[in-house]
Amino acid sequence: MTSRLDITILVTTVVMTLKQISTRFSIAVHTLSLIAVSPNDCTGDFIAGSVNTNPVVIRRIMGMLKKAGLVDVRPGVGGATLLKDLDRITLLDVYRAVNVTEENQLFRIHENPNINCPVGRNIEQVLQAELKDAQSAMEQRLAGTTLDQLISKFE
Amino acid sequence: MTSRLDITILVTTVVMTLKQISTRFSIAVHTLSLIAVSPNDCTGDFIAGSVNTNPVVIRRIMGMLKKAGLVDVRPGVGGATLLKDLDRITLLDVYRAVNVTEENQLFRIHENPNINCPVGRNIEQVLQAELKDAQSAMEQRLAGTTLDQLISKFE
DNA sequence: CTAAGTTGTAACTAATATTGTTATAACTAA
DNA sequence: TTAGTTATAACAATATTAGTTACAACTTAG
Repeated sequence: MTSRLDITILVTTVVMTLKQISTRFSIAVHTLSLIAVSPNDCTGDFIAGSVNTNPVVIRRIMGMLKKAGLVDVRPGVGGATLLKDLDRITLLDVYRAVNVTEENQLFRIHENPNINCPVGRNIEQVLQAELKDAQSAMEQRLAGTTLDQLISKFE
Repeated sequence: MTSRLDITILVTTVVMTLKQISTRFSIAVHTLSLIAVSPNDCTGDFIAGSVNTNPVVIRRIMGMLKKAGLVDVRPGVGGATLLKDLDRITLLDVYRAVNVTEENQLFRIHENPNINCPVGRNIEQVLQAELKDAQSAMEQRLAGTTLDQLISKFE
């Protein structure tokens, strides 16, 4: 006669990470702060050395800041200058400069719900309004801080 | 004698799209609303039909809502029930249930800046505080709406 | 007890975003 | 003319999302 007991214990840990807002934003803030603090010789290489990344990453972000009218970058000679006063540049300005999204929508809503269902028929419009407000609350907080204020907190 | 004129016009359009917050969130809101409105026969297939997606997508999200203590899902028999009253479930509860991130940080900040630079030395701490506030403003807005309020806006 | 329907979940794919990298053309001033 | 720089294309590695198929485990009706 044989007797047998099998016990299997399986522990599975699933780590999911939400895609967060790109470091482009924080790098852009870093870059603008550096241009403000060290107006001379702010080349892509110099900034990359402070941010600790590749110069091309900086130049890509500089291109966005340039397109947003925040900086002037001089090809050839190098270096960048701010086109607006520090107390006229808010974190929201920078956020918008580097987060090029269609419609600037932070939240996505699933598409084509079933309109034969009372929930499917209404969810998009009702939820859209709520999420717009939530995004707006975040952005208004960003708009409340200027680079001037930010830099004044450096030690 | 040859005369030659070359004109090249190159127009490049670069469309960048920021990764937005996953549709998991809106699908989860949809799902919970549906369970509230149609408490009977709310199986994964039924919900998927209303959301217009694959049932596995729904079951994955249901698993997260279950883990967050918002719903009870019965294996085998099927169907889900809400574990909290509609006026006690906020959009923030749902958001947190499906956006499993380390530290729940919406914003990322670039790592290892150069500490020999006054900007690199300070940027992380100073910016972190600002972004935390901005994220908090968004979340508090989400916390201000319950599923009860949301559903009452359906026509 | 069996059959039908369901949940739970693994595994895979396609599409897309991010970040870093190399390479090269074009530009500017000494 | 030369050295240093910006602008940008191209590519790789990595990661997330959303959809899909497949299958084991579960529950209840009959």
